Amino acid sequence: MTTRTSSSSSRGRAYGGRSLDERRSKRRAQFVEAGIAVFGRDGFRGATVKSLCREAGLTERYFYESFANSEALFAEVYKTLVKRLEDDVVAAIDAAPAEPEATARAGLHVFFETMYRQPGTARILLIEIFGISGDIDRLYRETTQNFTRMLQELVGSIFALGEGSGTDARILSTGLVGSTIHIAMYWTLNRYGDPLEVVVESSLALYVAMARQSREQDRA
Amino acid sequence: MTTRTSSSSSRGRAYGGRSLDERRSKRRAQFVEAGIAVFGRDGFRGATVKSLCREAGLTERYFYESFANSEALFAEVYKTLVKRLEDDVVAAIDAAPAEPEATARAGLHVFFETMYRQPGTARILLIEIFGISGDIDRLYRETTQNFTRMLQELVGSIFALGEGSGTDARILSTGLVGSTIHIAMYWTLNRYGDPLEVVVESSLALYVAMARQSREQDRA
DNA sequence: GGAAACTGACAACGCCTAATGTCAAATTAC
DNA sequence: GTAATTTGACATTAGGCGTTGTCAGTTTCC
Repeated sequence: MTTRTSSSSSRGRAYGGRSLDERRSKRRAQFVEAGIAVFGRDGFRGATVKSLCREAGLTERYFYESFANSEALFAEVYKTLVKRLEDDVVAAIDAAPAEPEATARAGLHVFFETMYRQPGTARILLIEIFGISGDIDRLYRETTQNFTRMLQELVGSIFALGEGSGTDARILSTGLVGSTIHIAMYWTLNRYGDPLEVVVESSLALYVAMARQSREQDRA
Repeated sequence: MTTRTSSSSSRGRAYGGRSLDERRSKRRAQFVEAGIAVFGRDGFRGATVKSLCREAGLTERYFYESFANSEALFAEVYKTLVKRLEDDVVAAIDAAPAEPEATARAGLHVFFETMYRQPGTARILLIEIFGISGDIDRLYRETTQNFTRMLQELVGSIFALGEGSGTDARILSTGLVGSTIHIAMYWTLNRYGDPLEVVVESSLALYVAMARQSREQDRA
């Protein structure tokens, strides 16, 4: 209480050539990567603080330095994976021909390819996210809403969803996103029993069908 | 080890006017109802064996008489709720006009109405089911597949899903079921912020769009 | 009426885990 | 070089939970 001076104190000095902030954020990042590995392998329930620390090569003290509990780490892991996926999808879309169907196909391709190549990511994004807590439920809801919004903007031409017969555009989009997520879940739980291309084309077909339907309704 | 005779022993005699099997299955049913209440309210993680017993008005001894652990009870609860929902949906479909769109609308209406009137059921069927264990994941997968198959049979005329451009009928159906489930999840997590009818019509629109698309493809 | 089975309340064991604390060794600043 | 900080391994505390066991009281069968 008495020995601490407010400014230029020895608090937060360098160590190992790195500043305090650098060390802290590096450890934090280590835990996030460890979380991706452990949650993806053992699930949220199967993970313990000790197992996360073992995977990260750090001790409990540093875990609690960065996270209040394992749920907080899970939220961070989830956000990280969503961000990476989003970036990849956007990159693929930008690289695709500027035509609605090709754009959607490119995005879906990257999405399903990621689920296929990184089963741990699939498990976290598609399965583990549910039933952890009300806060995590909220995180899922917000993330999905963002994703839905992003899709609406990026492939707006496909998504000219008419609000004809008592339907709601946001719910329609939610349904389309849900169909994709569910196909991915189904595919993951079935150990990727169908070829990637068939999965992509089938998922795409729903978007195309809905777009066509909307166009016709607009004309009427 | 020595006092038990194999036949006509006093094992399993009546009590309270009911046979052993009757008492057992009644207690088992009490636990299933308690599970519906507790899992629906507190989730799977929030439920303890003690809380389940308290809700059932029975003690742990009887819990373990019928179930190996709380996961086994959860599986039973899930199956029970799915069965009830299936029965209700089938009844509504049978009562609806024998026309594809009306049939689908009737089924969806009952489905969403159930999710609305029984939030606990919605939570168990849509959210809690995930990430409990590999066995439960398998149960979900099998249940969804059955439901998909049932839908294909019942509204076969809507589901004349063409296998044209590299798509797969089962994956398309999975996507449609997923869109419905996801809309329901979204609706549930958003505290039922949209009117029931709008939700039903929006969900239905995806089926109709896909059916129309398939018809056109068949013609070509 | 008495032995045997059944019931229900509760105790108790053992295990695991989260979270905090201790302490010696390593590293740095002055 | 020396005091202060940082690190990492480990101990410790405290509590919750699943599961099994105990036992007195109740009901049934003969």
